[in-house]
Amino acid sequence: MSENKTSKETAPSLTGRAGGESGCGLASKYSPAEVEGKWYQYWLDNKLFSSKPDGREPYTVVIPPPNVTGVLHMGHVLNETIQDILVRHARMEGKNACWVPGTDHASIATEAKVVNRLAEQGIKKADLTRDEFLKHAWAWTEEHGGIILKQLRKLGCSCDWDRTAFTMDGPRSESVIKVFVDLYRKGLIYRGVRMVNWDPKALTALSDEEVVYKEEHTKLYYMKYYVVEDQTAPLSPPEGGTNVIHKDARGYYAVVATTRPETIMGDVAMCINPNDPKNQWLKGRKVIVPVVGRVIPVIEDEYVDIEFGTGCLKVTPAHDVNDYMLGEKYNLEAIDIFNDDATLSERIATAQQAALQLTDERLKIKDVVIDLQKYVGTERFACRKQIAEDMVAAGLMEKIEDYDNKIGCSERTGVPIEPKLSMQWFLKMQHMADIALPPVMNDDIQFYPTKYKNTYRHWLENIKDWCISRQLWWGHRIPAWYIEPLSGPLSSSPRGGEGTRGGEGFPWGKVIVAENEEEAYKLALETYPILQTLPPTGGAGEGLGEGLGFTLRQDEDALDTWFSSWLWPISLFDGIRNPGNEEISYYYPTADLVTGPDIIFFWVARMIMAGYEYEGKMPFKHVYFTGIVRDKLGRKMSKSLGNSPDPLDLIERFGADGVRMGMMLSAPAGNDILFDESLCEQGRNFNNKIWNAFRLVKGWEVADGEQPEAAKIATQWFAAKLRLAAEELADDFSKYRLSEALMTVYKLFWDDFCSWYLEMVKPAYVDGKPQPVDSATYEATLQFFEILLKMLHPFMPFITEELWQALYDRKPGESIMRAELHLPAATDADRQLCADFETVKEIVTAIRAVRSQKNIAPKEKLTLEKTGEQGEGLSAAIIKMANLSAINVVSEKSNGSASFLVGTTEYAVPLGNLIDLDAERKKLESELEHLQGFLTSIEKKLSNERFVQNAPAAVVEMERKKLQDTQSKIAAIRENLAALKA
RNA sequence: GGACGCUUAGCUCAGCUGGUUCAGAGCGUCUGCCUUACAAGCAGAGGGUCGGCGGUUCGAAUCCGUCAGCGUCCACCA
Repeated sequence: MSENKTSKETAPSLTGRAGGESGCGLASKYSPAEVEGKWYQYWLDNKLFSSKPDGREPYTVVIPPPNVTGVLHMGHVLNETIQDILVRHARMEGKNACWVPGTDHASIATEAKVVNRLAEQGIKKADLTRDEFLKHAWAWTEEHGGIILKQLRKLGCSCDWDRTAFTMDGPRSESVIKVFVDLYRKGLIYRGVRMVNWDPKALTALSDEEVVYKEEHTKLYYMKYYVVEDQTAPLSPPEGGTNVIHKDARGYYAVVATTRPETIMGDVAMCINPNDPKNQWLKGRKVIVPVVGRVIPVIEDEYVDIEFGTGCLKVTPAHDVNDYMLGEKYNLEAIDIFNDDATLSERIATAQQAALQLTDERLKIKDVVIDLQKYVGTERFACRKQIAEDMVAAGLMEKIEDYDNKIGCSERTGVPIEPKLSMQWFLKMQHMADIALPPVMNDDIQFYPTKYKNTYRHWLENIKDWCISRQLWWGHRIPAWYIEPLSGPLSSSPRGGEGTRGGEGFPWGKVIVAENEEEAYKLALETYPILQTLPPTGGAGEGLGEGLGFTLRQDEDALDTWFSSWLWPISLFDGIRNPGNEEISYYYPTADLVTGPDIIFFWVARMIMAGYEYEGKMPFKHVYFTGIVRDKLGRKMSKSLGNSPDPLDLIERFGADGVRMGMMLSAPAGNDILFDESLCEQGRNFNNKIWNAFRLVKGWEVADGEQPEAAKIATQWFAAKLRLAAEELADDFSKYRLSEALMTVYKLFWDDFCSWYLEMVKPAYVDGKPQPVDSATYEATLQFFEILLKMLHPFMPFITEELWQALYDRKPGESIMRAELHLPAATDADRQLCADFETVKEIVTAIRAVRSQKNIAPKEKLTLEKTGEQGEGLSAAIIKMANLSAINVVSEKSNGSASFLVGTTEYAVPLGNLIDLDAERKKLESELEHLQGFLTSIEKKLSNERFVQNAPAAVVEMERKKLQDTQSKIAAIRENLAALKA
């Protein structure tokens, strides 16, 4: 805040005084920095953003909660500006606008940041208890949390800050837990061992949506799998035929192509397509996994692509989704070769030992075994390199080719994900898809742009269950408890599933899902009455379970962040914990959701699911998908490219209003934004234009007096123009075409108001002194200005408030924010007047063009001659704007004049000897040529019987009129030419 | 490999269900202006065979087919 100490009672005064310039003592340049902080504080002080349920129509927007530790970037600027425009617009329509702000705990991203920060301090997460770690995480959150919300204020966002929420605050957390329990009891949440996407860096499972595929140049390794020769029936592959047989000094072998040679340690079968002519000879055989030495069967399945590689597929059920399916189908063992961090596990060595014990001397002849112990503990990619080298050295590699591959990577940490078998919690999605698809397809919920309906439908029609558990601490801990004997945990593996060990008949390891531990104990006793027969322990320090003879151990996992986000529109109004309360009944469903298409699955779809599941209604009526903000070369903005400007820096240089406008100038819904600083410059320039128009008007001296004819025309015309523009604006808003809406007001203000209206009403100077303006004109101008400011306000809240406050005397606490904008509907007379005025503009422009061409100073008065019809009512405007001394209606125009046609009327500006006859003739000749061509095309059209017959009468009539007009224009030009030649 | 979208002026984009002189806007460019609101400005001007080809139609930037280029999303090809 600057020098002005603001209070609730009084509005701050106009900034920018004492410029020492002309006008009303205001500086000729607008300085946003002084203005913006002042008004934002005023809005806060007067609680102008706050909303409470009342009798008005609600207009609700919930912010897509940014990461709690995030900082403002250009994507936010786009997104939040759009929301603020919509909210401010709705507020000025008289709706009860409520924009709820908040932040997201972003479990995986935030946890990663905390882990990194701890690492810098030399602390390992593994050395901390859960509680200790959470303390650090909360400290971090409190330190960085909300920075981004502060930054939104700089942008002018009109959020109801009293409602600020956090996905991990009390009400939101309780809602999440309640929903989990509810869905579990409905049978929609289950726990099981599945192949999941494992992030070996974050050490957690991820949902399918959190995996992004990256194109990478890799290698395709062709490895030799020697065929086991049975002593009783030595291998003798058929000669010739279509089989492709490999043999070297060691014997016959099959070739398997893979991008991941290290996974051979988990190979349990080789698979061929039974219809593959190349590999018929392998049917029923066994082969030896190179390096490992394990003997594995050759199985047959049509899943295998005959065309790919050699048609031989190694099957590693523990490390590939498809192999997992094959494993299930053929009942194969899954050997997990990795530790959680994707280093090679001790298991590879033990498995090798076990395998080798089962094999016989024949293997030693093949001489393919390398002791796997050497790979234990190596990182997966190092291991890949090493094993490939070792295989080449041992003659086990047929060849290595370059290969382009798509690799699934963690969206957050960027590391390649590892498919991994793991015990996780899942939400059944079919039911959710069933309730979420129809409302979008039938437009109860509307998407802008509509093309995302396809994307949405495709995802829902191919929905898979949602893995909702994460092996993280930062988040909502899963409210599930495992029943254990008091003596201690029954299983050493936390992911090992429900145990079977323990006392007979006791439900050891069974899971209890409840909202809290106390409930869980109660439920455990109810569900398993046998627990009541346990001898009481009289134990000490067992907490809630004290004396019960068993204990409950809570699941270690946290929930996916999106499992809280999907409740956001409901949980913000406490609709989960307190269904049907006043707030949820009033504010829900929300009106508009503004977000990026990249989270259509993560968030939008799931909010729709939760909305119908818990409120029985859509969570929002419209979804506005923004594009991605790119630089002007079309590249994504990124830290590494350094092409991402700091929004706060931009705001400092161009003002928040300028930045908002710069953003919106190029932001049609759904299209990517090619952002360029020069757009903010344009925004700033526009601010300055508005500022200077204000200086002009406020600088006028007002006196009683007759309203000049030109001013009278101007006020009538501009009043009509405003009504038309308001309709256009409403139409743009209704279609969410905000860039167009902004452009509409931009042109209205700059072109129509400044360049035409103000120039027409501007008082003349006499003897170097400005004349006063008549009060009728002055009042009209102030009113117009106020309407324009209101139209501009959603886009540029600060400057409009500044000027609105200064335009008239305002009461304390008043604000343009709450000023409603209602204009009467435009009439046909308005339309006619505006059309007539377009003719005035054309005439004036033509005269100015003559000046420009002939180098006649604007000050020098000219006369205009008009042939034919009578003068129209708008002459005074033309005289003023073109600086004419008079418009003379003549039957014959003067010699030596520059002529032009507007419509079918001919005008001429007498120039005396300034006229260049030759040039004038040339101009006319070329115009004549053009018109004649045009005429021919019309004549052709009209002489086409089929056109006259088939085209609608109105179209034919239009053509006839065009024909007539063109003919009369041609006649006029011919006359002119003849006169010139004479 | 599927699906969808895009291609119009130097740049970014409007052009809805085919028909008002429909080829537009903003920015940029060029020319002339420090004209007493604004040079962050004023006045004027130039600029496109609407990606290529074919079709439907009296009539196509607009509808259909096809090709090319670009983009996005989805998909288990090792």
